[in-house]
Amino acid sequence: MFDSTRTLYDKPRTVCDCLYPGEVTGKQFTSVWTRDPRPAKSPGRSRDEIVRAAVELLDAEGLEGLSMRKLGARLGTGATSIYWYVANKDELLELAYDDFWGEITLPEPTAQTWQQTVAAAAHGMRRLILRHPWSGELIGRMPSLGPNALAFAAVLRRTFKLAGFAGLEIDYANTTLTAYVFGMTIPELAWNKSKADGGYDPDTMREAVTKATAGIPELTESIHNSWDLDPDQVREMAFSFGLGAVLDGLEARLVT
Amino acid sequence: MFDSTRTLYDKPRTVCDCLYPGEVTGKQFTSVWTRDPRPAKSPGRSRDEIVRAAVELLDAEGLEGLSMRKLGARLGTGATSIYWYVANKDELLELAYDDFWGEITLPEPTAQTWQQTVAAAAHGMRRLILRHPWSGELIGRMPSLGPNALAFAAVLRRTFKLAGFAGLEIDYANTTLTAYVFGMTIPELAWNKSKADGGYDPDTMREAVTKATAGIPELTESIHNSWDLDPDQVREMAFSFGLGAVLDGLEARLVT
DNA sequence: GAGTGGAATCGAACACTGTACGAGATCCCC
DNA sequence: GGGGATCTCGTACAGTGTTCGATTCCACTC
Repeated sequence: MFDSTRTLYDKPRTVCDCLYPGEVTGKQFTSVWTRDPRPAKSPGRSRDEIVRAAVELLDAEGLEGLSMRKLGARLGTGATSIYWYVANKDELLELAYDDFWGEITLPEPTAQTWQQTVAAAAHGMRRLILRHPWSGELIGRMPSLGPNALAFAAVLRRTFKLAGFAGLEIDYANTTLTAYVFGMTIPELAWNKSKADGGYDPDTMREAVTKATAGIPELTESIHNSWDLDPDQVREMAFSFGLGAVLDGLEARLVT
Repeated sequence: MFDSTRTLYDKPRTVCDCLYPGEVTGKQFTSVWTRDPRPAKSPGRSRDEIVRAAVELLDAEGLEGLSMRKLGARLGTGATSIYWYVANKDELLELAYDDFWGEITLPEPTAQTWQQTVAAAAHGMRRLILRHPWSGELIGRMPSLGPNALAFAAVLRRTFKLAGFAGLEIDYANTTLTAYVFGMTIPELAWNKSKADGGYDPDTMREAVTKATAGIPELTESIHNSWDLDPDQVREMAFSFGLGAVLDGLEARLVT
């Protein structure tokens, strides 16, 4: 089943590739999830351990702070040893990304309205993303086909189905909700990143924004409105406001 | 006003920095938009020209395909010449990102319901992002403080204000809409990227997804539902569905 | 215990990245 | 023509992901 003489780099081939070996240069869709993993025999170093260390490094230093050499150092091994367990950095990121999804608490659709269940899931997603900011940069880069991401998607889908959606609209509703959460949270990350990179100084930051929006009355008014409020609190309120709107809109589509 | 003996790398300093020059090592919030640009005297090479070339390169080869050396080659100059006009690559990306925003057609809030105006803007945003997929990877990385992005935000805000929203809710509504569009579109980019990187083969892709979702009945059902439909069309329909839901939800918040 | 073969590690090397630096070129104005 | 500002760019440095081949390690059989 598992041919150990092949390295991880031998991508699986289509029938076509086998018929015309060497001639066909086209690559094809490839993901960690479409390939059998290395068997983790040894008790010591394993794929899981590597992924865990990668996530730690990502949390600590962000996406651009993760390098194979640093990761190797953290694991106490050479950088290139990692390539025995993982085909390349992108696939390591796929694994880390799914590990991220594994951290979410699956909503329990019992003894609650579907709105409550979905709202809880939404807040959970937001908190999770904010806790692992690097995830936001991966969302637009790789489809999430890992088991943890899929498990979460399945639970959420079931919730919408139980709510009464049918056919394609189950998935439409599901996608709508996650889209809202992603779209609301990802730009937050950009701000947090700017704060972190620049060594947060509220005054200079405020000054920068004021300068940028000067001359646009619509926006100076906007800034004035929330001038004395805690930014984090405003974001929380905005999130809840939009979430309520999305849920109401979905419900309206349910009744008809 | 513009001191030419300073290079672009001398970040603007706070009063504090000036009092204790050299001792203060802390950075601070910095963006292209908070600093005076190089005056574009020369008729030939200019900042705009560089940004335009960068966007072309980004469109052609994606975010990871843009390197200063390649950009220099495209401009017919040395790579490091670019640094005369731009402090570093991140700021070049900020400029490219705002150039991206400049491409959007500002909605005209006349002779239409606010829903129609907003829907038009949403579809415009989605098309724009899909046309420049690299934008999706920047959204979570840098706040958009450029004039074009702000102009668009201002117009959209005015639309919500005219619709009847008041106070902070103007911005909440505005954020909710853009969040939905971003969140719906960004994961699309991930799929398109996988398709492009892998040399699109619908069968292997389908096989991969089938394999990944096997064992999760919720998701196999989901896939089965849209099995024979054109993925692009499904995404369009999903986008319109969710957009309608968001608009309805916002309207509900307006009446009360 | 010796031998063997696969599992796993890793050092060296390659091509590439962003960018700091400083020497040179080019231009315009007096 | 002199001089100062503007602009170009070759070189270099530290860092990146990844390949390759040699080396070590370990469990197993004879």
